[in-house]
Amino acid sequence: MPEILEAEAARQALESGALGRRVETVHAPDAWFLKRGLTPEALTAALPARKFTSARRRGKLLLLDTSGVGRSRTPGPVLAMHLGMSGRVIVDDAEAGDPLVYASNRDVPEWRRFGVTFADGGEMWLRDPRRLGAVELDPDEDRLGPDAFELSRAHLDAVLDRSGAPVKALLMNQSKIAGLGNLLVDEVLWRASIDPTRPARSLDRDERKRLKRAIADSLRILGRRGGSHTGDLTSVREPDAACPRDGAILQRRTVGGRTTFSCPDHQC
DNA sequence: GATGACCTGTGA
DNA sequence: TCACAGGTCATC
Repeated sequence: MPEILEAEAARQALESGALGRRVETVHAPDAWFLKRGLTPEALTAALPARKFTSARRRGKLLLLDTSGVGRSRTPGPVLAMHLGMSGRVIVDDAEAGDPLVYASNRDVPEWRRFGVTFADGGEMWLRDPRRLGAVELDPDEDRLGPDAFELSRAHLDAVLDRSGAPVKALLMNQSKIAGLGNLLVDEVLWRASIDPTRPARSLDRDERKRLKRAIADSLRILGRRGGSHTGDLTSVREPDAACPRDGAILQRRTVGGRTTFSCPDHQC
């Protein structure tokens, strides 16, 4: 997916488009898409007559709080949506965020894996060609670490100290820090001049400072530009591409199980 | 902590 | 036809 920046764009679309509208009908044609025991029947019992009251996000997980039914003050369940590798949120036929670079942007009806119709006639859908996204109710939000936008220096230090994994694998581990994916981590490490294979706990004070800075900078700058694929590095990632900083031919490896681009000259 | 599986579309 | 894809999970 959709990493944290695309999830945030989707959250904003939900916030401006889906709140305060009464759910009338649930569409869950793909039971495989529902996770942790959730069924279409349970969704149909849970959502109609409720309104979405807030659109939150933790890492890449989208969270919609729901109202009580009628005058009831007791809130309903939390609806969680994950975009997987190719998911997009659609509210009233408007698509959230930038087109996905590696995923199809066509709108094939069968790709609409989950949705609701509102009482006012509008709709909200999750479209996902590859079916790696997910819908669940009342997720355990604490299975995720702190959101990358809220990352503190102390937390970063703590997770680095506890791991001997390649720093790239650690940064992509959602239970440690939530939201960074393959592209963002490549961009972050490139900006911080750190080799992706470096054992996490081997980073010294200065490197940790650069890493923290690079995470904040990457989120801010790529967020403004329009997504994970708009980075200085991530916009050139292809075989034989040159480092945008010093011109060296980029190295292409598998680190943490994912294709990884880095500069052999300035990342060490 | 590393590996492979999951599912399906796209482009070479 | 094949390799590859920005994620996550179970398994060794």
